[in-house]
Amino acid sequence: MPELPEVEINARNLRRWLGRKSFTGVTLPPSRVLRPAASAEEVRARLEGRRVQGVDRRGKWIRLRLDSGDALYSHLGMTGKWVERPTTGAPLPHERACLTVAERAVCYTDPRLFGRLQLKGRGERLPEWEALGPDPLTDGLDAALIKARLAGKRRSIKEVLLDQSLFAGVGNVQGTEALFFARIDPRRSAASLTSAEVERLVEAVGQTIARTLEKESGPKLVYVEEAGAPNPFLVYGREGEPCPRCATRLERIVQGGRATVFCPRCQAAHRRPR
DNA sequence: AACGGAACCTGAAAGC
DNA sequence: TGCTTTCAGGTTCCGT
Repeated sequence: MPELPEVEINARNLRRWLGRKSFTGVTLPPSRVLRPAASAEEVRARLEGRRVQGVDRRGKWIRLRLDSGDALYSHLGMTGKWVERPTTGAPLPHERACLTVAERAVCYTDPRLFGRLQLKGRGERLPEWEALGPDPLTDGLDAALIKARLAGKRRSIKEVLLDQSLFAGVGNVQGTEALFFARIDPRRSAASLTSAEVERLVEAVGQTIARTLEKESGPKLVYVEEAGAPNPFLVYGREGEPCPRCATRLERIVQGGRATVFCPRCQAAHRRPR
């Protein structure tokens, strides 16, 4: 599902498809994706004829800056995706928005409707965007700063990794993989990590994101976790399989309602808190 | 304030 | 085979 790497691929595609072109048509079928829902006709009117000046990404959010000064924010939720198709073609399943440029339609599809589209005017802010912490890919993570912000957090490091105000763009998959790379027990309290461990974790977050992005990069957007595709991850979704490092059987636990897979040996908490 | 859990959704996969 | 149940995660909301 869309975490930082997938959102980044979506943003790159949007840049490629929409850059310097004007919207000749805008379709916004009613759905809860558009917020607020009642604004559909106004949003359509404000988008029509506009040109995209830039596509930004922070964490799991995408922002299309328009020549009018407006900005269209897009969050992909669990199943959102921007795709391109000919304007003459049939609508794709679960199409929630379509931006037409020349002979192509750039459409947002989202079966489960967890995603979101929101238009903001010049000078208006989206609180969720403002609340995002540093983005591991574009800003990089400062280990000392992270260490300070983990102090006093009693929740597990796995749960805290999903906090977008601390690690913008990290989701369940990247968080799970990063902890494996860093050899940290996901059950450890966030505050208990040593400076060396936070440094390893910061490094690992960068590594797993870069690694996933590499697999997805190419002419086509490939969601690496798509159904039917082979699992590209080292531990995520591999409970019961041997650890790729030490062959110990990988375990699955639930933290904050989310599954975590880890190696009970490589990620053992033998290095006690301090 | 911080935490846990439910809710929001649908499709794929697993279970029976 | 085909029906039923479970699971999947990002975010928000609500109760403790």
